[in-house]
Amino acid sequence: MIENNNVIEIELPVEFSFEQCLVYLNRSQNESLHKVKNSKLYQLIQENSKNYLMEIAYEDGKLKVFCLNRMIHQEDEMNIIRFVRAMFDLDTNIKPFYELAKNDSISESLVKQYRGLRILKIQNIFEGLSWAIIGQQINLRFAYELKKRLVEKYGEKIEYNNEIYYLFPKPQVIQGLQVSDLKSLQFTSRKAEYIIDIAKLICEEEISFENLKNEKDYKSLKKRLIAIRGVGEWTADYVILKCFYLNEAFPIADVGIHNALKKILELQDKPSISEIETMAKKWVGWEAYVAFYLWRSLYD
DNA sequence: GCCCAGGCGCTAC
DNA sequence: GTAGCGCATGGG
Repeated sequence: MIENNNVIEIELPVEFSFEQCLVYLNRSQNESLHKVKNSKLYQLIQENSKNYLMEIAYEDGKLKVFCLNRMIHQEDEMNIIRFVRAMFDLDTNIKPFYELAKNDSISESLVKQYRGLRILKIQNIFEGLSWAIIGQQINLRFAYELKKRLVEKYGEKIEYNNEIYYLFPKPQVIQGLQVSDLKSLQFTSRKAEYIIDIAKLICEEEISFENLKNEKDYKSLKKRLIAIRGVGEWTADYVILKCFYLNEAFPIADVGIHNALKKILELQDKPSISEIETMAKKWVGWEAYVAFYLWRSLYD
């Protein structure tokens, strides 16, 4: 049976490499929210309470999005297109970034190696904040393990071809948990408190993604995020980078960034914060992209 | 046992 | 505004 209306084609900008994006998306074998197989991305998304298992492939210069588990409802088609475009940050013109990189050896070499890589976005403020908090001060391997335990225990799921695909847990579910529930997954009590509290704030509409998106200014958005308990400088910048479209966000305290710079510059030790501040003067307006490309450089 | 990992909150100055 | 400290937990 041919189901033409179950395929969506998405036009791409010139500065786009699906391959580079897949390398990043496939960096952990413990990723619980998507799978990469045979150069295709598989991810469950939800629109209007309907779960769509998407297969995203690169074909003939376009992204082809197939829905595997059901027909795409007409009312959801535009939202799915929006979702995919936002996920791959397709609506950001990164030419100015590449122009700027011509005047700086660090970003120049990053752009040369990873041209077409886009910031892979998280379009869910609860997931973004939770993931950042999970990742505070622990190695990434364990962070993925913790996320997986949370997702598998509290996330919605569907089964398709003997594999299970999950959605990130909803704040409505997490807000009702006790700290001990997450401690049993080996969250620290502090992180359990932060995440449960944030779930409550979202349910009470004290935090709203739509509302935060209206903060056009990087500084005011960051200030609002830092007002949330458990969100410091690093987390605020990380979340702005991953969930919003303000490219001056730069989590300068990030250990991954430090290690990437050490590697690229062939340093004996990791660079200091003030040394990085000096480097970052060459990246004004595109710090988030430099950070993302630096993270990518750790996976060669 | 020790140091490190995609830090944060709190206090004291 | 910033320096210092406690916190928790797994990996290497």
